[in-house]
Amino acid sequence: MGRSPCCEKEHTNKGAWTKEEDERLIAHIKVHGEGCWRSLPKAAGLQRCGKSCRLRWINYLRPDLKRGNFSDNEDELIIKLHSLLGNKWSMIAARLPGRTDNEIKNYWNTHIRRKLLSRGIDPLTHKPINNIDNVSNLTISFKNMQDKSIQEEISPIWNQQEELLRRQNHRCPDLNLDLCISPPSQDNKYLDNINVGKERTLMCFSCSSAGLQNREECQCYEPFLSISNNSVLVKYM
DNA sequence: AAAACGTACAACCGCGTAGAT
DNA sequence: GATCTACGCGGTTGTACGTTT
Repeated sequence: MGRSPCCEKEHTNKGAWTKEEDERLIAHIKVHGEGCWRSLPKAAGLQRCGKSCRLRWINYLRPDLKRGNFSDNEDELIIKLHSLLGNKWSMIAARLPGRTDNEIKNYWNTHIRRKLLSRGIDPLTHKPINNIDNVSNLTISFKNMQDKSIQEEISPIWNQQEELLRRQNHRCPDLNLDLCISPPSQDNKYLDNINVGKERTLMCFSCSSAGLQNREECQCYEPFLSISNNSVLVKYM
């Protein structure tokens, strides 16, 4: 049995919203609040799909939207968050007050992608285009951790790795998940410190999920994850 | 002036998922 | 556990507007 349509398409308007439709939607949400998008159009006297109402409100009509050009700080923050989260636009938007996922997605595709390309950086991998074979690193330090929201992103990955390690009869350390992100480290001493004695595993996200036990089995180009006592090192191979 | 082309962004579509039944 | 429903997300499309030829 197929999925039923979210609305009666033959009775709904499509395309650009009129001023009157905007006003009706705003007035209805002011009185009744957000939510129950399916029943909202009828209640508000709109011939629109509930999804369309939701999108219009979230992306355009919400009073807390910032609008206007992105600042340089916002640009850099988006780039950093994208390097960490990928195309998780809603997660990125959650860290930019007044900006929507749709707005950031559009801005990425029209501005930032080109900006990175002009810097010689691959917008997908965040690696130098002419240096694709080099290993680059992103170190996620467990020290001086502050950003709880980043912690929420990292902890599932961490938990996944921990579960795998448990299955491999590794001892589970006491986790301090008060995470923060540090810039890519070029400090060889630091890397040596991980590589000598403290490094516990090295595998890519996808292949470790699939149950592969060592990186030699991994033929893909996913980032590798290395867990030490006080940090996680992500290596882009 | 106007046609062709490029850009920006609002809006749509389909899918995944969580919660309800 | 199976099915249904609504919501939210990310990819894609449509189109208005600006620029170039």
